[in-house]
Amino acid sequence: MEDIAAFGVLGERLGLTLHYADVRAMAGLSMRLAPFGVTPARATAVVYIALNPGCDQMSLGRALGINRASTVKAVNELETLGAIERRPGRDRRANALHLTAAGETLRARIEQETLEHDRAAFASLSADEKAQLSRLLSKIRSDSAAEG
Amino acid sequence: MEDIAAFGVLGERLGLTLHYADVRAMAGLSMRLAPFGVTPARATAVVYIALNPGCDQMSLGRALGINRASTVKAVNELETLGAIERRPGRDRRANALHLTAAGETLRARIEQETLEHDRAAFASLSADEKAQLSRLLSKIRSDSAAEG
DNA sequence: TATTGTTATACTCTATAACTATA
DNA sequence: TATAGTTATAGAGTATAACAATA
Repeated sequence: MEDIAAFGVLGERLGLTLHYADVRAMAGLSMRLAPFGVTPARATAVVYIALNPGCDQMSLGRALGINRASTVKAVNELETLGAIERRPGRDRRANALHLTAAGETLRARIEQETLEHDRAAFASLSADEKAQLSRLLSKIRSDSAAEG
Repeated sequence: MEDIAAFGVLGERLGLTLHYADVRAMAGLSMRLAPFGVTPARATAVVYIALNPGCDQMSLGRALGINRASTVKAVNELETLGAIERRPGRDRRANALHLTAAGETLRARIEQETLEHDRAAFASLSADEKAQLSRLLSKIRSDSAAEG
């Protein structure tokens, strides 16, 4: 990727700056997680299930911002990987998602890699700057939901 | 997408906050650009070609951070859309990319929509905060290139 | 009727590998 | 040998639509 200045007027837009920062960060995280057989999207699912054991696929999908069909695919992949399992849910329609023992190990690695990645990716920022960035990003996030 | 707090330890990571802020912003921009037949990625290509008339596909791909094959696909799509054309380049291997008249009109709309989107998406930030965010994001960007 | 999950299908964006032509 | 572009193929991630089972 060339310098953002290559995009002239667009380069002055926060949106493009935000996007390219994210693309780079995600590429770095992808590489870190690859040895464990998961992408950042799947890793996030693992963490969600770990924190919400027994959750159904609808709530996982809602958390990830994806629909039912995409959630099925994500769950299938993690099941094939041996990280999670579908157990009988609160009624006969729903599955209860749980981590397996291997999934627990995976989660620990995911959290470690994610932490290390965060440290490396944002190493150029001071603690104050990180706090500022976090605050500013959260402010955007809570708003853009209202956007049409 | 649920609150980022749903991801526990991960929710404290800047990377996830950054990513979700970007996902939301890009979704909003996608919707704005859809009526014009372009995605944010294609729109960025249009702007690059407008600023670098006669550029070849390699330099466009470098600017977008994608490889040769993906660049061919992007250029094909924009050509089919009637926004750009391939002309003979600096030697018989290279194409010179140029906007058509329709492409110029498209570019004007892209810049307008992108500007409006930026205003809407970052409306909750003051001018000072926007400047801060831009500075912080640029700081990350210039570093994460060195990341493995 | 509404909800949960599934399947089939398709679309976007990306990549790798093998190829042509030109330099 | 190296560069520019192309094509074929594949993979990740998403979506819509139609369906079954259950509530």
